[in-house]
Amino acid sequence: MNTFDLKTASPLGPGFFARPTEIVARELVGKVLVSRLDGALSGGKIVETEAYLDAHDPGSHASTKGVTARNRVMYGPPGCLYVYFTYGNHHMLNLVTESEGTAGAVLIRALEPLLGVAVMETRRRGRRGVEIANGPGKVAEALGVDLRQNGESLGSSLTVYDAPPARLVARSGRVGLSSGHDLPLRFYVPGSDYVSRGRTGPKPPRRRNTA
DNA sequence: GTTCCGATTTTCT
DNA sequence: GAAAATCGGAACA
Repeated sequence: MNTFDLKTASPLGPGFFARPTEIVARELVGKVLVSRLDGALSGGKIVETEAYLDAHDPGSHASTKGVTARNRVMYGPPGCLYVYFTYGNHHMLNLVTESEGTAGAVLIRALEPLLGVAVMETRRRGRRGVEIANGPGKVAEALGVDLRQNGESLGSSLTVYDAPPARLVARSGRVGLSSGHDLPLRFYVPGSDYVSRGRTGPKPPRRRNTA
């Protein structure tokens, strides 16, 4: 099943990403994301994504009126990396969609490790198997991605290679948002052991005590 | 097995 | 000053 061969695979270009975010998010499931950071090859098959849209999407960083220093990259050219830091601990890796001037990005939420597994285990401080990349913060850490990659184009540090589309792609509400979580913009391979959550059922969103 | 809570920094108000 | 597209460890059942 895992017969991905880097030598015969072709990279996805800007044309793939210059389309509606929702379409790109769905079609990215099954593609192979490869990192060449730290002089090592690592990566895996994308098994879970989420779409983040423009100002109309309350869960998107572009929902705030206008361009800010943080969401600027979401408005930029398609096929670029949008990386940001949150919760004091975690990097999030997104791929920019839509034509330049329109906000949009796809969050990479989970990978099935295929290449450079040992490298990723080291970056993940010894975690192995499904624990390498079954969550967005884990994906970025496993691939060695940090804020330095924000705004870069695909094709140097990170590349997405074409691969046969997943036979089945399920969709559900997005995870971890304080607003906009009802929109069915999360895409994943149903039944895969490598997707985040779903193993123990959905946890109800908890709100931080502000009182 | 499940549920709760703290970490820690970037960005925006 | 507060919240954030989360994770992992501790506590409890």
